[in-house]
Amino acid sequence: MKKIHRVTHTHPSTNARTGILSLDHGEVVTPAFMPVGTNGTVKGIYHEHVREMGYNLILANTYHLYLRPGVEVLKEFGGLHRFSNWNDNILTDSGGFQVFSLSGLRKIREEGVVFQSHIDGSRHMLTPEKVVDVQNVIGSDIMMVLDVCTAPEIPHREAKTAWETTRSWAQRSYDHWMREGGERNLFGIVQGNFYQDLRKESALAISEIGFPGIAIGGLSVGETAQQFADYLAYTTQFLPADRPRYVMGIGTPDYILEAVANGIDLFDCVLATRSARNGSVFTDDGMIQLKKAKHAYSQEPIQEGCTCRACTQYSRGYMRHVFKANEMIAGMLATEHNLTYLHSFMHRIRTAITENRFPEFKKSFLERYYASS
RNA sequence: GGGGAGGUUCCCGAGCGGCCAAAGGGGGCAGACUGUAAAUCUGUUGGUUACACCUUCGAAGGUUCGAAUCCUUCUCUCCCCA
Repeated sequence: MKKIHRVTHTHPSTNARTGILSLDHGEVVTPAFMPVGTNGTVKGIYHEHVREMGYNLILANTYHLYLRPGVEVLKEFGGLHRFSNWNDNILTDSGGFQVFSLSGLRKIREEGVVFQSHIDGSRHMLTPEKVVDVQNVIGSDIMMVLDVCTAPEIPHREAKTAWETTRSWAQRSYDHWMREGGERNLFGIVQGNFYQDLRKESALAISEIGFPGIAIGGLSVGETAQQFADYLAYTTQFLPADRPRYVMGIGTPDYILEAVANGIDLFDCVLATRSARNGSVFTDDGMIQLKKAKHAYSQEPIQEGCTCRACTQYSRGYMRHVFKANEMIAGMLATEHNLTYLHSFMHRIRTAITENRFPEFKKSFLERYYASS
């Protein structure tokens, strides 16, 4: 089994840890947040700015890229790195989440999932093998297996069936990946909904297959924060410590802290970029909505000390103005802010872990973060 | 001075006898967004002792069972010609 993650420090009384993830396009310090660029571009910001902030691992999406521009175009360009001129690492999600979020347009079978394209309605079949093939064409530094993500509060029977499909697909993905040469990395995904027996079984089974990294899926799909924390902690205890752990789909500071406390190394989330476009930005005092009238006369930056353009060059008042005026720059500046904020937040976390004061950092950060809400 | 158009709830603007506390925008307020069908979506926006009542459509009178809607006078705004 490939060993791609080296733990450099573990906090003595929690599971929080720092490490280095070695990938084909460079080393990634962990714990790390990954910006989401579904279509091969992080919405509202230049690749070079994402890179300048310090990010060297972003997400793209197999389902979306498969539908558009399509495998042939990607092949012609020699993969997504060259096509999009992003020369650092790329992790691609498999489309498993789209099985969940576009549930009206799909049918899951043992062999794979039949989708109806959200773009033109055309029908497509995605199988675990095909998804690996597409990701090989994309050239993903980390590929994800096709999985079945489920909503909270479904019956145990349904959750079990979904997990069993996920399990079978995971094995098929792994076998196919190896058969194709086992290039770069393929991560397995733990499912099991919100049932302990299924979560445990899933964590153990996925760990056993031999993936170079393990993801926890099926969280942050509408459950409560408590459920999230409970199931995250419960699941993680069954995962091997020597491999990178990735919690899919989280991205608020409080959720990130919870994940890090449980020894998670990677996470991604659309919230930072989507909310930014909708006018919400991260601060140490919680998220604020820039469009509100109360910011009209504020000459303060969004976040004191932040190094992004919005914070070093403009005020909250101006940011509110450009949002109200519907200027494109508004979403772009806010996107840059949120990504800058999270990058520096991750740096603060890593430092706190290294200096053995992670729990104190977490506590004091959250006190302030929740104080205003 | 002559002719014309008009004053509607925070703003713009529909309504032109009952189904109007009054369409639709904007603005305000509140909320949502977490492996992106999202630079998006939802709710709310006269007052109360609220499934009912009260006050409101420039002002005052009037017609009518009933008026933002019809009539009279007043007032203000805008446009055209002198």
